[in-house]
Amino acid sequence: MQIIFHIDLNAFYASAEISRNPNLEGKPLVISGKSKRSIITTASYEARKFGIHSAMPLFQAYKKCKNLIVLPADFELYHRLSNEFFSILSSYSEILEVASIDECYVDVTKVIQDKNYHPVELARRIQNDVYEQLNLKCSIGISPNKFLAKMASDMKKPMGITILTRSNLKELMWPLDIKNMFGIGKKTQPRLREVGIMTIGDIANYNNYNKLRQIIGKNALLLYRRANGIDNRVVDTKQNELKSVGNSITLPHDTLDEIILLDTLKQLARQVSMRAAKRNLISNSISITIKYTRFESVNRQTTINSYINDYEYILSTAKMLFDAHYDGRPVRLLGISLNNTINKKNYKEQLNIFNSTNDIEKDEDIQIIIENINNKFEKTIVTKASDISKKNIQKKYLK
DNA sequence: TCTGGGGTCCTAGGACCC
DNA sequence: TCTGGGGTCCTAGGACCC
Repeated sequence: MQIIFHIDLNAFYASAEISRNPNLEGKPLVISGKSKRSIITTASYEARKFGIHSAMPLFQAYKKCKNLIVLPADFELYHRLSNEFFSILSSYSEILEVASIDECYVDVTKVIQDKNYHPVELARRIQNDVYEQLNLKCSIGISPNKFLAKMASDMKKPMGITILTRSNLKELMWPLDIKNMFGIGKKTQPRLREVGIMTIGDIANYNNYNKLRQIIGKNALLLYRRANGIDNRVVDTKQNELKSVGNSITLPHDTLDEIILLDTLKQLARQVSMRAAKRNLISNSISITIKYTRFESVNRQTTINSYINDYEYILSTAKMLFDAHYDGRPVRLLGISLNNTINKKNYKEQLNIFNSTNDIEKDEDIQIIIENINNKFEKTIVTKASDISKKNIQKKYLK
């Protein structure tokens, strides 16, 4: 049988700040932007005592705690600590799958066999190592599969260790409310409650399966199996390459100002280009997001014939998409993403898949880049953009 | 004064090819 | 007379997670 750890850094961003500046220890602290529209990214445990939690608007948090300390996110620090965290863990087992900046799955089956550790003993060693080297606390879930490990690491925080297996999941997991089940979010919860599915045990109960199937569809089987402790996914080290790189900005005020919109696109293109280049990633698919209100947004995407990450190309493509699809209303948020990213070093392999006609198309792309540098690209874009608009209008009205 | 920003995965429909 | 079926790629939207 496999032994999987799910390891999660507790209140990571806030803890990282405390680790850097111990004077913050024991103080109500949040990581957040400082504009009227900002929301809390992470709250320290002290701040949580005031009822402050992540995703809460900053103005509400201030109401709950007058002397709240607000720090901006320092992603350089977090990424550095995150990398060190993963590197400590991989000294125990190379079979490590990064799930997010502050959590991962580790397959420790072999270490436990080889060193004859009890799983809890290994977990303690890892926790102590991370705490001594980084001054960060983590929680560990110990289970025979990824789903149970993930559920387990959530049960005791901070510095918790929880064993969750098919023999104790009835006591530990089934009584929990469905909101605690990984994979069931805000939209699905009320729909399940309506038909009387209130706990994870209810999801695991075969008598409810038809109701579950009606609400969730194809995914019902997956959730039913997981609620029963069955999950065959392996810890996959290949998952660790980023598949997209994007940035977005919520503007301080909704705006129609073309200069602000263009400047924002430029800023986003620069950020995306720099971040992709830093990670050596290139992409053949660029998308933009335009948000008009909190609830209304559109995404538009286009695939190009070469893999790139340069500022000029990203900006021109984003502008082309914007011009083609912007409907003239005040804009709340703009975003640019590179999708389908691959590492530059794998580009050659990718090229081998291309057939010969694509090489010609690639040349056309290079031509377009040159035109763009000569500032002729805007013209090309306008034509292309209006073509797209026409197509869309036709799609809309000819049906 | 009034809810962010970074991601992943899945589904469904249309276009296109054979 | 009257329009397949399977596979793949692309796009858009939605749900979810941290």
